[in-house]
Amino acid sequence: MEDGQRMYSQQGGLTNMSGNVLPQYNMGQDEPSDQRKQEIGDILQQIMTITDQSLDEAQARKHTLNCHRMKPALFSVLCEIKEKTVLSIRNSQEEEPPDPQLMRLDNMLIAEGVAGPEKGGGSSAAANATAAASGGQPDSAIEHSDYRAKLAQIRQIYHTELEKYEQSDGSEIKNSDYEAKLAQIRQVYQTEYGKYEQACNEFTTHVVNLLREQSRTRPIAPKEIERMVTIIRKKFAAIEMQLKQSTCEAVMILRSRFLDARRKRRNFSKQATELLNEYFYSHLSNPYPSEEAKEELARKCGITVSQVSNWFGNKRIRYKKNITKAQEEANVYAAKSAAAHEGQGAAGYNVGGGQAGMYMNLNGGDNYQSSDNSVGDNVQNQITPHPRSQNGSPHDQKPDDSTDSWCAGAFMQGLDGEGDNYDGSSDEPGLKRPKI
DNA sequence: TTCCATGATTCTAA
DNA sequence: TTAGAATCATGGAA
Repeated sequence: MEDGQRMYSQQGGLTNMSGNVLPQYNMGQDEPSDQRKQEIGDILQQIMTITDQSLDEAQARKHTLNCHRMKPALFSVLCEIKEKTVLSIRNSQEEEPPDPQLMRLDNMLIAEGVAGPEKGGGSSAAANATAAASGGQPDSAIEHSDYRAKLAQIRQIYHTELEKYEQSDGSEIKNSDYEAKLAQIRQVYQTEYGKYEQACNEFTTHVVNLLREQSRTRPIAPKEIERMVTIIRKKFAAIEMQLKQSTCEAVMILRSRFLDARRKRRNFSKQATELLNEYFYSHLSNPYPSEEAKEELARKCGITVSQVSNWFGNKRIRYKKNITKAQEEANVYAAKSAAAHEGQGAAGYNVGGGQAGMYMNLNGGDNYQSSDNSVGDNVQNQITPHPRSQNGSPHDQKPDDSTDSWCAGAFMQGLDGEGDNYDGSSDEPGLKRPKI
């Protein structure tokens, strides 16, 4: 106050809010105290009457004040005083490092593909968030009804989706579903984030303009406006944080459900298992379906190509491990196929729509009665490893009916006395070795 | 509740 | 990248 007092005393009187020239107020010690009290009382009295004045009168006095020759100097001093007192205290509180929580959320959203760098992470978002709503109302930004409604909407969407999956008895979430849901999250997030940024910018602009306007009638330094923008930005950061938290939560729930669904085993339908087994046993000497055959099987079975691959992988290894049981199963499928194609000669099951299966020509099909173990005897002792284990990488292998029999070369020869279906020259996709 | 069958996952080798 | 092998985890029958 010392500087301010000096200004007053040196310039000799100001126009008060009522337009009257105020008596020179001198803090000097040479005036009688009664006189000073009287002058102060006059000033206060005039200030108190301001509220009773009309707008026109106030406007007129505002204009008078703005034009007063001492105004710039007075405001400068007052701004300086504010800077040294209140603002310096705030300043120490504002220089904080970036919020680590917000950074983690940003990282996750970027990693999940919900928020790209172009959308701005925490830092850029904060920079863009030249602020918004609360404007001095403690934490009221979070209470902004529109944003709360939108955040609730995000939650609602995914709770609804979760209920759907639960009601569908845990049916699997396919990759396409996951991606679609993730895209939906991204869309909602980006929409809301855009609105958030817009609101921040609009509100900040509004506040800045307001402060600039007010700076004509009260001492507001540019630095103070900057600080106000920072404060507003912080208030809006709470909204940003909540939006990102909700989005992360939705992504985590979706991912969790997706992984659970993948992990959860579901038996294939009986029909699907039948189709796979038929293919397997009809291509027993080379049970490596091509990509085309896998796709065809997947389509027919209502499963994915990966599941077909898994199935054949498991089937091959388990066939070898328990050849006796597998052989019995082979007999069953052979008998089925024989019955299905009775009177048509050799016509094994073939998903790829190509050549006939191998076991139809053996002894006229008589050997495939379940009581007949002749086939089993053939199978049991003639398992050969996959050519890769004999000759190196399967990448170099070509199907070979005599030396490249997958598991039971002699058995297959016996089954398919007229030549096999596994000739590398075959054009049938289902009979080729899998693409390596 | 136990046991087996089976789909899925992971690791290694080629 | 694929197959083999081992293993995990779950469904379903007994």
